[in-house]
Amino acid sequence: MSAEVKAVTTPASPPLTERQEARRRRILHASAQLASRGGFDAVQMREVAEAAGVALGTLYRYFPSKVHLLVATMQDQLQHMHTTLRKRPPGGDEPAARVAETLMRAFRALQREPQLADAMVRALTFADRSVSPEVDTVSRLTTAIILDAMGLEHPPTAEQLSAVRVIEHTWHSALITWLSGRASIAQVKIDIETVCRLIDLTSPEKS
Amino acid sequence: MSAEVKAVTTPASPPLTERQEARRRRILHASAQLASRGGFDAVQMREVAEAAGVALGTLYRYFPSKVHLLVATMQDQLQHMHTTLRKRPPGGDEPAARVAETLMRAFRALQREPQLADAMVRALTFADRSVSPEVDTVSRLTTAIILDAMGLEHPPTAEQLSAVRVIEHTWHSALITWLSGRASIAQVKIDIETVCRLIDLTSPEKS
DNA sequence: GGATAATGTAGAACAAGTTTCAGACTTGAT
DNA sequence: ATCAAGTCTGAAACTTGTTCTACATTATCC
Repeated sequence: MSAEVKAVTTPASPPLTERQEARRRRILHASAQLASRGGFDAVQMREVAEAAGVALGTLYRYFPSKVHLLVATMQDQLQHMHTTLRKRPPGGDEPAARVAETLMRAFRALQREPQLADAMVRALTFADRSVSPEVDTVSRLTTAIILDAMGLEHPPTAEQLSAVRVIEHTWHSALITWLSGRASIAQVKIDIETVCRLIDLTSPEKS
Repeated sequence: MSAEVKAVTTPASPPLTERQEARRRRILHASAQLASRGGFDAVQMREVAEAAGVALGTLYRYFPSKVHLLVATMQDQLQHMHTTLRKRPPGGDEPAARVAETLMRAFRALQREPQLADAMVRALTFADRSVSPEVDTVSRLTTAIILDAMGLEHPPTAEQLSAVRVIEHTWHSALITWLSGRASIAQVKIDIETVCRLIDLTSPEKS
């Protein structure tokens, strides 16, 4: 089992009371719910507020914009996925195979809720600087998932981290092309497998 | 010089009259102008219409949404860039080096107009299915640029096309992380160089 | 337990993308 | 030259993200 993986969660601002935690949860739930139906456009702030039983102003106090809300929703979902994936680690022999398997597994999970995936990914790539911290958290979570799948003995080298970054890039972008109907699932699979070859290329074991 | 590269331009719907062509041009110019100032948010449809000397309804007849407009603006700019890049082809020995050089050159061009780049790229990744054809055109243009830089003797193999797809993914995504301030230029450079290694990996010459 | 600051509510108001519509202007065919 | 079809204009209306305001509720600290 790999070394690090500290709490990749939130940086814990002022601690929330129980009712506040509950509100936050209701909001995220409503957001995911609406997104699952109609994707990005269906997540309308007034509707989220109503479905969560919260005033519009309150919603904006918790999440300062629609994009913030959806990125937080993504954090939430990724957290789930991370723990789920950990339960059944990938079986391949090579790191590259394991990463590809893990990503395709994640991909199939998203396939089951394509509208939700659409909402989250669109928000993620549309996010501007004001959402950087939150997007960064998502990015760190994704990195953690990939590093986990690699199952390294030692901490990753700089080269390997570069490869992981590129894999993340490919993962996001491939997801987008699939979501907007410009690439088939088969195509995505090929792209993922292609980019995962970089892992072998940067593996120090071969020295 | 590589083989294909047909007109990667527009699929030429009903031909436009001269005045219409002029209007279209004025609109695209206004769009780029406004984008250069304030990025995505500064491209406001009413302002574009006014700056182009055209009624709002007309603007919407030419470009059915803000995203369509900005993606078309990107097509336009990419076209320029393609011809510019062709004038001074990259000098490296290996295809990977040439592609990396070309992309970094393109990158530096975008750096000079970061706001414009922001507007175009945000539109591109935010585009939903209704913009697929236009986004596809942009994608084909990018592919053409990369294949050009590779300077292949023979038509690319399926493997090479996969590599090019992954490079494109990385290029887009890296651009986004840079634009949203989450990655430095040095970081982007490393990512580009890393992904370009895939080219050597898929080169058939080594057989 | 009461003062007070923070948080939440309802609802109006504002901003920018998009739609609509009646009327004026172009264009192309006859 | 004229008529019909298609285009353009100007202005208003509509939608949805976001902000603001006045008031009610809750939390915190003494």
